[in-house]
Amino acid sequence: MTASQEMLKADRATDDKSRVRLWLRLLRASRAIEGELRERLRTTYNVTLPRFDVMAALYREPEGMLMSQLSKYLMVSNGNVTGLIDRLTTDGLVQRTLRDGDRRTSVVLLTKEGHENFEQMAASHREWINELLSHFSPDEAETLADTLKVFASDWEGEPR
Amino acid sequence: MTASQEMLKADRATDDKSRVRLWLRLLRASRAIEGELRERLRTTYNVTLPRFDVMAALYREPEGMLMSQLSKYLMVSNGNVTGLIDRLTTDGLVQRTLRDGDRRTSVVLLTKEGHENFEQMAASHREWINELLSHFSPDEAETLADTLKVFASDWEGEPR
DNA sequence: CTTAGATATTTTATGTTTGAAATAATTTAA
DNA sequence: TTAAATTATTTCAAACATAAAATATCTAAG
Repeated sequence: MTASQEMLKADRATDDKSRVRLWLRLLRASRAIEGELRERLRTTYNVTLPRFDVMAALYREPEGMLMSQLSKYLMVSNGNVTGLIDRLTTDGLVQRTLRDGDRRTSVVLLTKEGHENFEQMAASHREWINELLSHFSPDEAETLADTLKVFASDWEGEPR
Repeated sequence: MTASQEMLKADRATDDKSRVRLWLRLLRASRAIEGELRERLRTTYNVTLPRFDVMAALYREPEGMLMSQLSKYLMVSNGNVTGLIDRLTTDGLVQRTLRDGDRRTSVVLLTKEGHENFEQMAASHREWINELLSHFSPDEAETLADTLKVFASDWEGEPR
């Protein structure tokens, strides 16, 4: 075996460990935070995390979003979105409208109630995140966020 | 308002944005990776991600784990573990044993089939992670993993 | 115009997940 | 020892999630 081959093998081995470790840490961190936010949303506002996520997405888009846009943005399946929107509609927080001449699509947007409802929850949500991520200084947070940006640019669009 | 009060307010506002942004990036990154791993496990080995996670946990503990240990380690609810272990048991990949004098507990461990089965999947899994995280050099990965360590030490044990 | 293909959404079947309540077994304290 | 509290797990109902198939609509080639 040549020196460069040994080098390659050693590098690969190092990669293996450090990247796998990174992934496990990333997963643990996000599960821990997600679990805590889920719990607080439930006890404080009696809302589930997926519902909050949908409302957050719609809040950013006053014109509304297509089902397929929601699905891609939230990275969940199409059928999943249908069920979530059904339930949110039943509860009067969201509504489907037909706006284009395209009868295949339905534009989803927050109702007035949903809008007001969300603004309250969003304020708490923001505070909780600051609390839960208080280990990171603003600078650290900024740097870390930039580091994780690669995923957004890289795969975000890829179909599932 | 005093200068220091203004300062505080400005700092808080910065925190707000950077930490929330960090959380959203963290969440997107882990969802993207998780989704890709889920897909590959399904198409390649016809196994779901939660099942893989359970088997990975058990693989690390040849002596087996209690249901409650699994629940805490994987950060999922108790009832969830019961269902997963039920199905894995049906498929012959996992078995429950009664080992202590405590008849409340059941020690879960991989069967021989489950063990062999997992080793194959784990190798692919490791490769996939290296591919998906190839944007990070080993050093970057190491550093990032250390940065995210705080969560492990901080909350990991907290009850849900 | 008609139909083949593409697109958007819903439906279906199965599996995962949660939180709460129920069950069962152990431990502690009176 | 016995009752109360604690611990470990399971059961349950509802919500969430996925992938694949079905439905409905639109677009475009001929």
